Amino acid sequence: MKRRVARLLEHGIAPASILPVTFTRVAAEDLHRELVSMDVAGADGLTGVTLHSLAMRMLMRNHVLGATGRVPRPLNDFELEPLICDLMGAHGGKKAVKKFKQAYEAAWARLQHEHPGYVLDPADATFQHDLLNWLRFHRAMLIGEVIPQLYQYLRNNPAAQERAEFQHILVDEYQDLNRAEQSVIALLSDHAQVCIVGDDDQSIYSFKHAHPDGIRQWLVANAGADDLGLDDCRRCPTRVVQMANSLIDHNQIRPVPRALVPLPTNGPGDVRIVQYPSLTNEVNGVANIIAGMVANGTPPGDILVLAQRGVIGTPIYEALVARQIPVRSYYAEAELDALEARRAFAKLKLLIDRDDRVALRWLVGIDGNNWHAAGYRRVRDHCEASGLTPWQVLEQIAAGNLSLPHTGGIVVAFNDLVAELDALEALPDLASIVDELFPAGQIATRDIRQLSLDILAEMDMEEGIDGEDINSEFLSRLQEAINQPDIPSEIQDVRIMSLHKSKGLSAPVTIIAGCIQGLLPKQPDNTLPAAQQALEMEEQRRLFYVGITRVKAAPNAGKPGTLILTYSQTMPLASALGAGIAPAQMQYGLASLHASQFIAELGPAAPQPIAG
DNA sequence: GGGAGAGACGTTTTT
DNA sequence: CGTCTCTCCC
Repeated sequence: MKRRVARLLEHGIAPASILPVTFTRVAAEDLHRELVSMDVAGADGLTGVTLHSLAMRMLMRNHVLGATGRVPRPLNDFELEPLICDLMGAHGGKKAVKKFKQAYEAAWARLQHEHPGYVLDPADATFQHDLLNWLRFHRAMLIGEVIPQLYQYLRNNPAAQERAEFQHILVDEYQDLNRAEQSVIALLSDHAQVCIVGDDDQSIYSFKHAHPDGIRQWLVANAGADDLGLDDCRRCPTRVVQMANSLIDHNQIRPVPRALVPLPTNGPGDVRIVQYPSLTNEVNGVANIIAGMVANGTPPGDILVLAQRGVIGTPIYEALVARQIPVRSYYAEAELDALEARRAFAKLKLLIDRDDRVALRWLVGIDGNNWHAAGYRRVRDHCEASGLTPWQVLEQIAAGNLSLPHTGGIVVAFNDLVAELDALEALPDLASIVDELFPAGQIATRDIRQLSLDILAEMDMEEGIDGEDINSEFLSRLQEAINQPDIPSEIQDVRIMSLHKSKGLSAPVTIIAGCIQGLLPKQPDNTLPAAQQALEMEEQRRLFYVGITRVKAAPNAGKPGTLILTYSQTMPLASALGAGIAPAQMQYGLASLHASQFIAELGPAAPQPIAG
């Protein structure tokens, strides 16, 4: 992709008419950095984007806003709670609402509406009606709606300028896109030449409704396209390539069975498989291995630790911190885990935009059981009848000019909120607001404070951001940093993350911890039909395949490429149950564990496991 | 309507 | 283990 973009730029194609789409922001930044480093004229004007950020940008345009009638204000995960409570009364409880919502997003991701004979179940239809009313009233959008909204806009407006904006579109990781995403690409490419890159054997996003068949269908729909196979594995040591080939060969349902071709000059690499008596031993063993490597001169940034659950990754992180090895953990959007962080973040949103109805809904509900759903229902009904905003209605109740039953708790919260917002408004600048909302030394807001300070510093360096824009620019950058955390590929720290997050990265030393049956592969969902379970198992195998092929051999630089797979015989039963790990046996608070079946499937090229 | 307490149930991965 | 649901009671 990088070379193709470089060639287009050299031929004088305008950077703005080239769209390189990548799956994650990491990959987008990687591409951008590499193009700049290649010193191609025009590379500066080129922005690699994720499909998601492109969609947000297009939906924000005035003429698009008018056409869709929807506000692209995505809901954070934590902001879904009051939505769920507001809908649970009419739709059979929280679990039912979550299921309905999941089905709604899945239908859009798969574009089920376009399938001939598709009929919407009446219960789903009423739910969708109520959901959309909630979202319209609160001027917001589900994250899962962002791409479908753009899809609808593009499909219904064949003359839209957006459909002819690009001359060249390049898409990475095509197998990880769902139908809606693939269709958006197709609609954007009316006047463009398209190049897609993907690998069936790395499709690991079925829970996001990825549509890997799209690659083969694309070749049929675009007859005459060049189809180039890339079978040489330039990254991995030869022994790892043999193991990966043996592993993936166990997948029966492969449309195009194919083997990676090892590059002999990469050398065999260094592969170890280690079993420990307990999770504690495994954690310490991994930490000691890393400490030994760092002491012998391996840069910490060369080491990548993959673990599919926080209960395994986090203790390794802490063990490394204790050994004073620079390390970063990339589990979930941790900045907003703590209630105090959510509260402060919601206040910031409301401070910057008093019309942010979602933030207001959240803040007035937070103290109540079920988010004061009953009282809020009355506030909203009154808004809809009178045409007033929620803020105005709450002001009237607070002033005693209006009385609605069951709104006592809401009004108490509203009065507190008004006082706090007034106090924040009186502060001289953003830096003091950040200081007040995320105070120094408060554990719950430590991460979001750091993120905010970094963004403030970054904005100070730039010119041309002034006046009223500062606040909203700050908020949108903070929001983006929380939603899509940076995972830089060049870094000074040991990186610890899930296997999904490791996609697109590579490292001279890769360690996969917790290779146990019941976690990797996870326990199949036995309520599903057998065929479905088989598909799940194959995806788990692809996940492990992605993991082991992160190892990078650079024998000339003294880095042979090291892969270490570890697992343990036992772990505390509570940790296992809490993390959804199905133990082989359980007794006296201890879960007995077995080695992942994938270890044996690595075949004869894999070394014998050793005891650690 | 909403609080307290008992029992059932699901647990992850990402934009 | 934490969250959700159900029941009982005010």
